[in-house]
Amino acid sequence: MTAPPVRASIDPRQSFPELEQTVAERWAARDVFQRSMEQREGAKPWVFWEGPPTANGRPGVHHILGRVFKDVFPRFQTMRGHHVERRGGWDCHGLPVEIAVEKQLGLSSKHDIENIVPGDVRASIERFNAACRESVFAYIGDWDRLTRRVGMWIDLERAYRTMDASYVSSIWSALKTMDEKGLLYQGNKVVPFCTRCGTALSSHEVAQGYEDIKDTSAYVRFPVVAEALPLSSPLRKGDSLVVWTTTPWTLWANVAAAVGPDVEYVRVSTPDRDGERRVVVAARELVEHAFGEDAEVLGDGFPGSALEGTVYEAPFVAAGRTDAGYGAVIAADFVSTDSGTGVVHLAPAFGQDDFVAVADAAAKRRFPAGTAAAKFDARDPATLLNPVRDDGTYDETVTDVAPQYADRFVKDLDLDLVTELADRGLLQRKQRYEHSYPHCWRCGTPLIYYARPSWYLATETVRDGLLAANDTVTWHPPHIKEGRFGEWLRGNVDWAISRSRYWGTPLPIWQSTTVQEGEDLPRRIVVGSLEELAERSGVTLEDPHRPFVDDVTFQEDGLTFERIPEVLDVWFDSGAMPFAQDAAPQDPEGLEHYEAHRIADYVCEGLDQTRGFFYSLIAESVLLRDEAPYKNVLCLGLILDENGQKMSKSKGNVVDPFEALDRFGADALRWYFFTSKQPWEGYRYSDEAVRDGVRLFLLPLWNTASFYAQYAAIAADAVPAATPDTEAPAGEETELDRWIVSRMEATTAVATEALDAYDVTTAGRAIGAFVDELSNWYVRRSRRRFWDGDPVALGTLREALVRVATLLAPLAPFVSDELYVQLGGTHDSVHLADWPAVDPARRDEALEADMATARETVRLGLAARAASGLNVRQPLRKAVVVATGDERAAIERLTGVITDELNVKALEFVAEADELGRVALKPNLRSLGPRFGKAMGTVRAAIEGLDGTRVAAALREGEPVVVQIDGAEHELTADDLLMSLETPDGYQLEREGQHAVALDLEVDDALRAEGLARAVLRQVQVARQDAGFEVTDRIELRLGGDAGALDAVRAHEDHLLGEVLAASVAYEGATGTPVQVDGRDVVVQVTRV
RNA sequence: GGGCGAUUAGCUCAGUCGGUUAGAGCGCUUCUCUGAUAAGGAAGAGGUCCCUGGUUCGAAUCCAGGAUCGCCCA
Repeated sequence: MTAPPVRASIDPRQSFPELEQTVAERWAARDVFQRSMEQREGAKPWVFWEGPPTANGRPGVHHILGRVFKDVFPRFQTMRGHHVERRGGWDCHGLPVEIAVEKQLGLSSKHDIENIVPGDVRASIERFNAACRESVFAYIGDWDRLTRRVGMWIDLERAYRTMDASYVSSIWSALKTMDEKGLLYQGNKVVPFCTRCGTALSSHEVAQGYEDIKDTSAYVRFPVVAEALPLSSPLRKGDSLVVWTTTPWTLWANVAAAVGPDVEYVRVSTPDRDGERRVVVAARELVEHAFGEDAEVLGDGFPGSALEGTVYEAPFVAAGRTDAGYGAVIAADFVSTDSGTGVVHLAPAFGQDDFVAVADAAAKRRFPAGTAAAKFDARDPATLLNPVRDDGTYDETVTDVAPQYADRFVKDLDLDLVTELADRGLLQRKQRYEHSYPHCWRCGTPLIYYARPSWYLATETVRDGLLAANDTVTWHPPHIKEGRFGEWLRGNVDWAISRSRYWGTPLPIWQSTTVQEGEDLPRRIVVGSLEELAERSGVTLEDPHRPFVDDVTFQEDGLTFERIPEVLDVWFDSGAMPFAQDAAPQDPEGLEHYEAHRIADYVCEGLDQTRGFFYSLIAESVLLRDEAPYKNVLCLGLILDENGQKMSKSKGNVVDPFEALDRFGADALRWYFFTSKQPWEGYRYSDEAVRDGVRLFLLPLWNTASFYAQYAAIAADAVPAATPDTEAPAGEETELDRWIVSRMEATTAVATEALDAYDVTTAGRAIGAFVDELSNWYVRRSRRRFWDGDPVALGTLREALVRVATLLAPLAPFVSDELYVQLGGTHDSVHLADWPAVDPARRDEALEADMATARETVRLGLAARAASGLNVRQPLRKAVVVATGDERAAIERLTGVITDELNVKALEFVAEADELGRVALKPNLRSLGPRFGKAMGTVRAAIEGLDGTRVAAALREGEPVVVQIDGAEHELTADDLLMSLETPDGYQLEREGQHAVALDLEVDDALRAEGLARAVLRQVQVARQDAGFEVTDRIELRLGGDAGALDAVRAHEDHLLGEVLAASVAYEGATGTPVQVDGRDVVVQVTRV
């Protein structure tokens, strides 16, 4: 038998934040992170990708969540034997950075930015981007500190940066490949646009600028062109369509009207503003809403589809419009009958729905020839009717015919336009309309939706590929796959990748300045790398950003090529990280590495990244190579404060992550995030919840180890020898030893399976439950063996603690490592150890079940104790246990555990419950339900009418039990019945279901004396502790006071002396303050010898 | 307006295949044990399982509709 190797004491009052500091220093000194990867060199890679955070803002508690979930599985998989590279990364570009710099420099528009150096756009952009470059890493110090402090192991020195030239070059290569596949094109996109700032706004910016305003809305008549009506048309000469619009200024761009194909329409005779009756067309269910009760429906209704192809006269016709102002009707599913007239005015330049509907109808050739809409091509900006300049005023195509509208913001012209419509007899009604409308969050100007030329990736054409790729991905939680993400992919539209901004990856598209003869459009060249650009132009760029890249031009085929001004959507940057972090394909070594690691086993980000990182990864992967980029994706939810409020500076409820870390330690926060709930559900963060984790898990674990170290050190005067982590202690094992070992193996199995399935919550909870069993049952019930230095108990406890440390290593890397090292683990760090294999031979599920029964028996016994008023210190002669079959066997097997815990001399069994009370019968619905179905009610009554005690006896004798149900006889087995005890009169017992425990409450003189002696013993122990003695100190004892108490002690003197490590006891001469022992005064005096 | 998710004790959360008296931890009250623990044990109080309808012998669980909250999108 080898003694456990620990001599050092484990400080029971450990500060975890301080401990973590020590552990971190040890990791650095022993180079543990590097070695943990190096020792797996050549093993199967397990690929993790860091979705790059932006370091231009201060990290918050929610970033701890991300950091630790990105850390736990790589640590686990490393222990499992995989080679897990972990490379950090930083997102450098994009609007968040630009906005921070705008604030810092006091700028509020693109105009401002381009005039930092007045009149010199190029120099201004240079200054602006230089400021962005500096701002990108404003908080990188905090980020690095946070990352290390929470124990996230990731290579920050080699972190990729999306603004590096090599990264940009990789992106260029990807775009070139996509262009070669015909997936890159220029088109239009309707965006929320601020005409004052001259910029499009992101949805996030739009969301913060909604205000309630009152607009003038108008019901406008579109007279149909009678000559063009098909014979089958339900319409007549003189009829008009009526549309309702809240933006009359967009009528100048009207090219079509939409109706619902399945909506019922009617012709209506109704007076207009001037009282003249007009025949108009509207959806039947909106007639009263739109025209009031005077409206008279003419004839039968007809479906919207019957109106398709109807040609009408648009109300305003801009100069140069080749169609003479004819619009046409299409059917579209988005037309609703919630408001308006059921006929919707379409201006593709000013509405995304309009744009898509018209583009779609045009592509399907559903517009009559000669209408403007018929020529519309989403990919050709020249075919779009847009008479508004980007400063928000009408251009000359309007002002040539209507000079009164010049130089005014179009949105301010609504009233003038409505007046003109009225003058021309086209206004059916007007109406003030109050609604929520977006404004620029910077300057307050109402936004307009506005078509802008934009570059696209044709992701819609690879939609099937995206869905097929998604099909191979395992999502956590699973509903994301078909739900949020699947829906997003199914509704996928082409990815608009260009931004008219400054600080971003420049789009590598060079266009010819002139159009070659015989061609419609300028030529374009997509440049695939910085090297290629150097070859074409002779210019080698050190910094690929604007404005330097804008300077580069080159000549080819007699044409001059200049770069387009736009930069790339930052999300493309992040989606390019699988290859761009390796500088692939241009760097041969990087390319090789990328090829071997091109599919991630695991990525983990916030739930909001379904439209961000998760999407950009899969889109680029499918566009480039038609495969899924990742196998497992874990989504994280939001962190709210303890009241469920979003954390925000204005509310003052933001939790400082460093403060929380300093107070509780990283492992405490990690434990909270891992075990309190599934991470995608979101958290209500509270200090209290984190503190509970420390109090109920970390401290009990730590103190169990401390307890072990204390007694192991005492026992180590025997033979210290290193025990391998996995070697079971030899010698006489008790049932408790075998039980805790079995539980240990079971816990290992659960943790392994859960972590393999990316479920750290289940793993953590299982480990937590095991520590509770270890501390509150195994140790509690084995204390005497530890006091005695039992090597088997010590060895078993050590093995269990080492196992806990190992299982806990990925979750709580600091505490687990400190425990492991203190317990004398065989490696320099638990993080260099292998994940433990489950040993099925050491599982004993029957024993686990038996122990559960025994604990239940104890629970009932203790309840009986409490009810009886006799405290546990008073020994009792016996406990009478009611149990049968397996339960009885279990209790007999573990009698010692139960008698010790209940402090009774013996357990006695009554053979059957009916000897202690009457048996009540209930039907077992689970077995009878399927058998009797609807007759269950009768069956229940029949069973409850039986004499339970006799039935129990009959079943015991193997006799059949028969019930009469509707005249038929049915035989019941023991499984069909649930038997429980009813408390008999004059008996005190605790029962639950089929168990019961009764205590023999008779206390004779001997038992009373023993109880008294124990009470004195307890006071001696208190005196020892008060005197500050070590648990190994020997003492001399003097007792005085109550004679009865002293007599009781004399009767149990040997026992007492052994328990309190007293060499001798004297019953006189004791000095000191008397203490109360069961109502008697006793004087206790202890002296160290 | 659309999609997705959530709703169980004062709080944080479990709840398996539809099954019997819906559980745990924290907190609270009372009692208790203690050679490790900030711990442990016992009892008590605390529930419209969001609501309504349906399916079923039986619904926290399945279905439909609705409410509230959150996220994403429009």
